[in-house]
Amino acid sequence: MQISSRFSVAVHVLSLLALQQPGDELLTSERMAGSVNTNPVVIRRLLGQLKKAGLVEVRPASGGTFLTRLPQAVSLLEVYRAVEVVEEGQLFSVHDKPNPACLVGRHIQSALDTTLQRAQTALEQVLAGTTLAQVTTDILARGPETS
Amino acid sequence: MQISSRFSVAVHVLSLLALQQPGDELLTSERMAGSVNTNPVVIRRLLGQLKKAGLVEVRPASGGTFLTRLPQAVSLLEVYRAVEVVEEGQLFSVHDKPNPACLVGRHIQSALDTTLQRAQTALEQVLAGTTLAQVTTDILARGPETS
DNA sequence: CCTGCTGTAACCACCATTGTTACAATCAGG
DNA sequence: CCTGATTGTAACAATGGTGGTTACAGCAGG
Repeated sequence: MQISSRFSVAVHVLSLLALQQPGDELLTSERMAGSVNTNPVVIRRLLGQLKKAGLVEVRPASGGTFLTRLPQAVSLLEVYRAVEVVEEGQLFSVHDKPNPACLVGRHIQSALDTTLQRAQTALEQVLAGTTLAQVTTDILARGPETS
Repeated sequence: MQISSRFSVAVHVLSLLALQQPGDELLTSERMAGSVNTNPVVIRRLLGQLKKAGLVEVRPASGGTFLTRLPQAVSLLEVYRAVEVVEEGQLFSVHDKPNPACLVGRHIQSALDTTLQRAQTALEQVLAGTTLAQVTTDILARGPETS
């Protein structure tokens, strides 16, 4: 099964925040929802998670939303963790009650664990090595033309 | 969301097949289900996928099931692909209709694509580098004792 | 005080997953 | 050639996460 699009939506939203300029109109959940093409409540739920992770500051009422850090100091791994696409170390699910009376059943979990953990870590290291700034730079580089 | 346990069950089943000896009783779907602790139909469905991928030979009726290759020639990536936990290149799902009228909406997909692809590939390379033989060796090394 | 926004609960439809029953098709061995 | 065990598969249910939607209370700036 696929990893939830919450992650890509989160990066989208954070990119909007990273690119907002002082003079611009405030980025409301409705405006962000318009860019993502979803419902404002979905955005607000997401912002709640990003806020809890300390990545954004949301000022209630008509105060706007802002990054708490420079985009180059935000790794995609932090975003990935913030939106809880998967709990730490649980990307793969392993059948939980193999038969202990069987040699394979007794050890399959521990035999798989190391490899699955390494696979998951490999994925996360790529995310850890990419920053929000790289994403926004890429977006700007692609310019105003429609892709 | 987590990657389906079909994958870990598949490795479990293949380990059973890899460790079966000529003199042993035949490994029926019911016997395998007993070791995995699930329903025989779940095992048969899985064997269907592994068969389609050419990893096992299933002889109908009371014929038994066998690996088509030596365990050291089966990588976990092949198993992962065989059970279709995710379609090729689709581990991450990306929201599909961002607003093209917005700079970020217009380019977020392509800006994310490279990184997500690299992350996914990193995970798959770890699986590609692990063989079924390594898993069974590990199981045997852990010995008859209960973990 | 008003207005517009956020925070959150509640509910929905949808979909993949896993388990289960049922049964036809198949073959090995007697 | 029969029988009995086993596979292949369809059909269905229960579960759980996801994403969308409505509704509304709470908050703050003008």
